[in-house]
Amino acid sequence: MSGFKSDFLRVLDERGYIHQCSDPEGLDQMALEGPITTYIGYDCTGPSLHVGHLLSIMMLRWLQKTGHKPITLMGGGTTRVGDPSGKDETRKLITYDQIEDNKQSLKNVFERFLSFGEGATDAIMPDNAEWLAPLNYIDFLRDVGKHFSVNRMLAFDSVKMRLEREHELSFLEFNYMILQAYDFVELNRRHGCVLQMGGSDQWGNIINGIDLGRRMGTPQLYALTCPLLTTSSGAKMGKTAAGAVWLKSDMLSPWDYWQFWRNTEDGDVGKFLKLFTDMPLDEIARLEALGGAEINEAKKILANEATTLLHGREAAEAAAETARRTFEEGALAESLPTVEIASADIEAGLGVLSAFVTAGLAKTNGEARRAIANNAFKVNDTPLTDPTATLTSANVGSEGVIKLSFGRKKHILLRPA
RNA sequence: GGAGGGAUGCCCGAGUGGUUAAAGGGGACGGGCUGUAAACCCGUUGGCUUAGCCUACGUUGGUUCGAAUCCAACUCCCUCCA
Repeated sequence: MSGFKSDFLRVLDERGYIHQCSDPEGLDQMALEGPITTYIGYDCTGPSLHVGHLLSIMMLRWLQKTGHKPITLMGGGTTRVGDPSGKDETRKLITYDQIEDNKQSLKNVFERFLSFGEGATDAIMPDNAEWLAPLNYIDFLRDVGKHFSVNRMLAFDSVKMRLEREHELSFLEFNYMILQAYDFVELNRRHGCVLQMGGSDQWGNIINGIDLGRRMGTPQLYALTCPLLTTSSGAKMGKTAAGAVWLKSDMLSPWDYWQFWRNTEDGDVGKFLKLFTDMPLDEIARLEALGGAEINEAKKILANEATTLLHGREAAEAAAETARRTFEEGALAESLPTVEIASADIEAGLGVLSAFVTAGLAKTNGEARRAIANNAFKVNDTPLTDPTATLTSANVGSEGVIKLSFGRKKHILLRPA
């Protein structure tokens, strides 16, 4: 599927964002003729987006860069129902207050990647609660519900999976796809939106929207999905030691975010550079061709570029410098994550077990003991073998900190204060 | 409404009275090898004041010297019949 004439689809295609498209030629033609308005919906189920969402945000970024208008739709309404796609079990209902908090918390991430405003190609961020919340049940059933065939809904993957596995699917969740379909129609009426993008798991939901649009008299609508990302070794993308790779700096520091990209598998470097940075393709091709240990240079560039997009150039450079000193020189970098402890504790002698627990490198004393047995802890780069040892002011180095390490990659500085 | 099957640690899944904090696998984490990679090999994977103690096999009671294992009631899930 190549030979696109519009900048938008050509870029998306070249960089590997396209998984499925409902009508590539038609959409290409439309993008060629003028700005198209496109939306992606985001759940408000959590307080932060994670790297899994990043792919779709990057699609909107390229959309805007190639002269079109992005809509980031906040699912303030649909989150009240819950999307059953790809889930075995009903998710716990979350309260309206939580949804509102989450929504507020998500907003600033989009502003890092897109330019919002009133202009023709400026991004906007509506909330589907605006039109879903005031709906009248009977009217909605008559206007929208009549267009849906239950027979057909039962055939959709999200529903079929639950039925086949004999897992519960509540009527509430069963309605999700109807609401999402209606969103598309409503966004077309309000903003002239003609394209919905999303992850490949959203294909069915998006197609439903297109069908509903046809029945309710919108112009032709389009669907475009990106692949679900896995690493070359097949693992789901976006997990680190600490859990999900969050896009909010108070949930995952720029340093950890940089490290996440730095630790990319060799086979993924080129793919990730294309998907998660703005770098020109010829430059990426050059980096991708690096062999052996040289590919580490490409990983650093990936980490720098990706971190710059989210947290800014300064944070990215700081992380790169910290990494250089820590891993390449084996020196103590003062910019490593730091945990403050009371000076009095150090003067009294702090047990190493609780020191590592305080630093967050172990969850419990037992876990700390096991780590010591596994040879995984270091104090000031010296392996720790005695679980009964204590840290005293003698361990505080000239920089005024004690360096605790778990494995080779996780380091925390303890600073008495 | 009737008959039967099931609920085990992060997940899957063995275990049907005692050496069971619970086989095996997956995942995760650590060590080795390396390039802060992959693959591979090894180890760890309930808590604590760790040669000991405490809590745990859907919930609550009971039998027993002793229960994940037996009994009763309850909750939830599934299958067949109505």
